[in-house]
Amino acid sequence: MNSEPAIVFSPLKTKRRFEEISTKIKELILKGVLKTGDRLPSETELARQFKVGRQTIREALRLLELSGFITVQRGGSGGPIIENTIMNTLSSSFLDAFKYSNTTIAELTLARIQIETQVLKEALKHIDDADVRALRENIVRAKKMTAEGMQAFRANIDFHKLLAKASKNHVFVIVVDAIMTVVANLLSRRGEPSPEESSYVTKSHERLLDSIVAKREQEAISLLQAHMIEVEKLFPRKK
Amino acid sequence: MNSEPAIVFSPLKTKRRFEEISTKIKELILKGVLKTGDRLPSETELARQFKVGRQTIREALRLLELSGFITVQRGGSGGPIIENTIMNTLSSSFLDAFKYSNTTIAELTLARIQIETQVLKEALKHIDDADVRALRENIVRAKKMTAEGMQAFRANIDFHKLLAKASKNHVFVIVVDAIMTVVANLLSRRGEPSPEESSYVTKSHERLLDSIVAKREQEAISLLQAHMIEVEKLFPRKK
DNA sequence: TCACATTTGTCCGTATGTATC
DNA sequence: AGATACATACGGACAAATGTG
Repeated sequence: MNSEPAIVFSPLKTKRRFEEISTKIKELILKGVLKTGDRLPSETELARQFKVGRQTIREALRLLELSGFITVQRGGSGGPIIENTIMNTLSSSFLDAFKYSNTTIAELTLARIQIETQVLKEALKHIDDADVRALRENIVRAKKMTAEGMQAFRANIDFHKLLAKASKNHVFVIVVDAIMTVVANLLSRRGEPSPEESSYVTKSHERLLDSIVAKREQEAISLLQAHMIEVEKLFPRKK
Repeated sequence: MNSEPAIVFSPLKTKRRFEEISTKIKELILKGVLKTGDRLPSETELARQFKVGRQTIREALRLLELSGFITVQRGGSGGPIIENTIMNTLSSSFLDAFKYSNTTIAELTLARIQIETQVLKEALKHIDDADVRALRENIVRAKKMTAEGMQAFRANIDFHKLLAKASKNHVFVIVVDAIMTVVANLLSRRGEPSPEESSYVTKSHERLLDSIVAKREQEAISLLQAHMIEVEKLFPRKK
């Protein structure tokens, strides 16, 4: 009767030991039993406790490392440490997906305009003094860097992340972070933006921040959208 | 003069062999030299070619596997195969980030409303016959499943992914896919949605699709937003 | 159905590199 | 600077899984 059987059961691919160990430790971290900064036992000790070989432990640690739950330090008093680097792994996954799907610059800009406009509206509702201070600091830092002839595009990218933070919505923070990683990758790939370009971007941010502080919503939205269209021109043209 | 030295160079943490091998193979895949369905040599053969031990190869394969570039099959004529599972890894990263940041249901719903409304607007511009067909099929499938007393919430989640696809913007496709994974996780965690609930959701989708086909933008937007607010009530309350 | 070959999964022992004290 | 502790890496071996003849 069913031309296509429904997917009821979970994949259940494989029960490899290192996967079980990885998920077990992952659960302990998510439940809060293991907290950031805590040190996991050494590989040999973990192997003893789980009653498996060291190689199995090593592969489990690779999974945890790439999933963004731990980092591993070599040398004396080193070892696996609980550390949240999920945003890094999420961003690089997003970047891979972007590359793999052959997404165009135009699509990226369009999505940025749509999403960040909503983020801006939320930010206008929930922004507080600490946010404004952080944004102002960001601009000062970017200005100082361009004045010294240094690259400021990292700081300029952080501006958008700070704006997302001001929306007080974690989902926006995550999404914007991922998108800005792609933007950063595109910009850094095609050489460095010139100091004039960076300076122009920073000035745009400054005007935008003024509008936000003054609560002029429509003006802020217009500035943001115009800004992103301008930034698109900095991207590599070919492909 | 600089209170805080600028981050100019990349981290350059470690050059572990398995990382180098992993990135090398990753580049070959992204450049198109290795294509989906191609089989990589066996672990022993890879170890011979790269002149490293098998353990190193295995850890490199773990990275590639978790990054979503390959899958590994055991047994005769098995081995590593080029396969794109990036959306899976991206979604699970997003889910981890969601859990780790203690994002609330309210935040998720708000972000969904904001983002999916934009997606809907784009979909209204670019939707074509194939999209409509796929969406109608999705509804038929969901109805059939609820009629047979089966869970239809996977199908109902696919509806939103298909809508994102109709926007013809890959960024939206990626973002919505990630968000819907979180939604699916929240729903499946708190037991299964009852058949009545699933049925209600499917009917909402049907009305929404009618509005889309008729190009009644405002009505479609209203339906979508009301729909998501209703769905929020199905989520687990506590925490 | 059954044996076989291939390949991953796992373990052990050992050596080397690296960071800390 | 030396000792220590740890991850990193190598090689060999066997078990388990899976497709093939």
